[in-house]
Amino acid sequence: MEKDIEKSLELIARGATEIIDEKELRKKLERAVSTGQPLRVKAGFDPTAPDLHLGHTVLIQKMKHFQDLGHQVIFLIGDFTGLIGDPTGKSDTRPPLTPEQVQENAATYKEQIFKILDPEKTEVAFNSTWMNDMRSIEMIRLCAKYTVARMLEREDFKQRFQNQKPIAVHEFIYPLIQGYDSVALRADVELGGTDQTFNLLVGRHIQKEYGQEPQIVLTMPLLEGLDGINKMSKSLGNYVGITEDPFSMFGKLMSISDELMFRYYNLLSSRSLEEIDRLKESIRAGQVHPKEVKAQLALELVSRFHGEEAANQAQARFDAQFSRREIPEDIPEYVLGQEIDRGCVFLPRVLKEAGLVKSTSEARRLIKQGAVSLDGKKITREEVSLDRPEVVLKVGKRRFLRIR
RNA sequence: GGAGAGGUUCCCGAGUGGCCAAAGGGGACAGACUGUAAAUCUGUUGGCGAUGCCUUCGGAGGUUCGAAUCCUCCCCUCUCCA
Repeated sequence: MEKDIEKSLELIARGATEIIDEKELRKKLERAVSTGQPLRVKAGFDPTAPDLHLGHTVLIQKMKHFQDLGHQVIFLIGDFTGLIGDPTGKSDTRPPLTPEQVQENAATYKEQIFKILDPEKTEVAFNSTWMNDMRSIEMIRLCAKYTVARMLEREDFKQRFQNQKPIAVHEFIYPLIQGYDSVALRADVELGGTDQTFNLLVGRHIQKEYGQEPQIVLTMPLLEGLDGINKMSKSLGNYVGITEDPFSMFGKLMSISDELMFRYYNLLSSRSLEEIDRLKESIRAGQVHPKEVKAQLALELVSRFHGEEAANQAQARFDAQFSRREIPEDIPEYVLGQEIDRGCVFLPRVLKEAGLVKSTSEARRLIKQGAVSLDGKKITREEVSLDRPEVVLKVGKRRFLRIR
């Protein structure tokens, strides 16, 4: 376990939005060092969305920090609470998952998080383990430990109440169970996104009610998506999935703005803060091109999920395709039909048939815009001669086709 | 159960008889530029072998020479009242 408390605190605080309460955290850390008993660090995940993207890894990365410091991290899958549906934001009632689905999702989760966390040092828990056995009387006792007024402090509830929108009674139970999970797991620290602050604080209260020392609440910011404006989310399409292939992962990371890149550095990179500052400084001084720094970030993250070799390959291909405008090797092939007169081919049709464009109209527009080239030569007419055994078509920078 | 508002192209949103394949914005795509799938600027954004034709404004009918726009019925969403 890391003995240097200051060092621990610094790493823990990195990127965090809020730590409640820092003094208590220090005390807990000191005790952990003196007793040799690691802190129990909990983070809960919804069992319905096992498809993780970089946004989720901000939290997992923070778990990793604790793990690196020698503490015990607990990956909690909220399979019981998943049946309720956290009212935060979304109002959709979630369809109940079958135990098989939960198991399946859990397996997917593990596969993904263990690219970051050490499986040997990670405890995976399901809250159905204790919640399924809870009796009604215990449930009611749990409910008795919090008041309606305090529940209504939560922004989401407050607004709905003020706007006279419905709040179902069971929605109050969600934070209580989440809090009880901390009791069941004897959590010292609970991690969550900033949108989880209320629920995490309820955990502190509930723990006290059950005679436990309250957990430290640590919230992490929600990561901006590739657009740099909205939160990273699958539905907005501005995300990088952690199971994506190395090349597209690399490319997507290269497409973030130079400004956003340091946000990503701060929240996702394993580099030290000093190192990141140095990078910033050398860009400002004009010693390094921003592209280079961005490529290093992309390399680091792609390596994390796919290994170094794959990352290097992705970069090589990226440079070839976009910097040097070369034609990649593994491009789709399309075989022309026998009946087609290769001396005079109507190109828009070929592009459509081959799936490179959605319609011949789109193809014609692209040709007009000068986006289509044949063996490196820009095409200006719709009729074209393909009189060679093999030609390569390029549409824009990213679409290629080998025609035989 | 009663009263009202609304459903337009990928999304938001304008359009209340012909000038409407439908403003504007967002997104996406493309071009220029670039050691970036950065930034910026410009253009494109229903389909069709195409100066025209076909299909689209919640659905089905109708009025009209002509309908996103008017009428009838239906479906869906939201708000207020009970």
